[in-house]
Amino acid sequence: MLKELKARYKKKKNMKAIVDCNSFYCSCERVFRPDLAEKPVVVLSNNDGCIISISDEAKKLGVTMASPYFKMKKFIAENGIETFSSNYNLYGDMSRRVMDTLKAIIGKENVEVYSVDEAFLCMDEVRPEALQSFAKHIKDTVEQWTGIKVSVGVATTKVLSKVANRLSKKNKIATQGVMILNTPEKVTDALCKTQVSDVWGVGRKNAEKLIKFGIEDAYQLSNMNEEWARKNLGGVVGVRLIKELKGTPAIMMEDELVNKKMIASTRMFGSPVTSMQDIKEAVATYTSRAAEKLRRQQSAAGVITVFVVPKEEMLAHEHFRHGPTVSAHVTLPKATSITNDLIKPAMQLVEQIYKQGNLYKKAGVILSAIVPDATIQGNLFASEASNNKRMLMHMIDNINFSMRDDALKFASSGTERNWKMRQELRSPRFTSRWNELCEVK
DNA sequence: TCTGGGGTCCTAGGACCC
DNA sequence: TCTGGGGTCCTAGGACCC
Repeated sequence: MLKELKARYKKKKNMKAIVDCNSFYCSCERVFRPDLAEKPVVVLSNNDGCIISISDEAKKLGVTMASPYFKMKKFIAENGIETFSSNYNLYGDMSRRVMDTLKAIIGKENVEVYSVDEAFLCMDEVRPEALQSFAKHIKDTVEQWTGIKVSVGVATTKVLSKVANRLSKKNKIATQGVMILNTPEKVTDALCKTQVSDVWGVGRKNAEKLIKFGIEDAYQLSNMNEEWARKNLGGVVGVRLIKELKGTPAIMMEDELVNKKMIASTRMFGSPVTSMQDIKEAVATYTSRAAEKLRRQQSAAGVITVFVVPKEEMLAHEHFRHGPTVSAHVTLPKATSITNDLIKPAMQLVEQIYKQGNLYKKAGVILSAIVPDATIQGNLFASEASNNKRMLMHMIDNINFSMRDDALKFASSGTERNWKMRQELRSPRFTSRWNELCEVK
């Protein structure tokens, strides 16, 4: 058994890396505010609702992830923590720079962008003895080219590379932000230092369950067999997880740019909304945004769902939960990506679910049953009008892309925007707006 | 007063068919 | 009067991720 394991590590092919940006949103803010380099920083979610990115310094002060801002406001002020509303234009742009850097280093085909601040790399071409220095090279280059600090974890499977990454982050000085698990001993050691709740793929529910079984760290979990996992850990999902922990790849590298199967646009309102008109405006705006995403991947949607969430009273001691969602959907006669053809049914759905007298705190649109857009080439048999509509859509997308802030809107989106979210502490969009460029004095 | 906004995958169970 | 068993497809909802 051990021999087998050793042999596998000796071959050392199939190594994967995860590159993960440190406190990504905070780091983005700091790139343009060097004065904040060593200072505690946090970034808030949309609507300034809760804290979603925390610098190490703020972490040390005791700020925790996902805590509601209104509860932390006083503490933040008292401790001089710098606070930003989220600025997704900036983060999206910085993300692209980081990913482009990775692609330049190791080749586009070896990069799987996993989220805005993470990418898996296929390390097959890297010689085993060079893994450490190569990983360090990646880290240093990204930092030099973009100003964003990253951590790198390398192992035979995605789950193990996440384990490595997490430990390198926790111990930045000793590891220099890089950890390679290339021997059975190193893997065992890393697993012993990882609690089950910190394993990628184990959420709150399963962590509680595992602890009841007496399984507390990742090493114990890795020793469970697959049949046990099938029964007790969510079927095939659990089986994959155990395999990965044992060092057998079960979650493969994926090709980039898989089209979305569902596209949503939803927001909390800045303050609760009662009028149907306001909800319609919001839903029309979300529909436009979702349709843009749809066209960007050259798809059309066959089903549109609209939902609203009424505001509900909650007792002070209650654990936060979302209220009951009220939704309705309709199957369109023909899949479409034309904003107008989506807004019309969306408005009817709003009328279906809206109740006079209710206070609403959130609404959203979900497009599903997504198929490739058959009319994308300009259909010879389609009416001229529908081809013209497509041209119009292209123009709107292009103008909005260059000017941003939805320079062109559909009339139904309204101009008052009583429902618009709060965003009081946003930093300038340094990299995507000419009039907000960094000023050098 | 005030708790984000996306996504994915899987399973169970109902409807339907032969 | 009797009312099986197996397959497929779809949907809602759960769990998880960042």
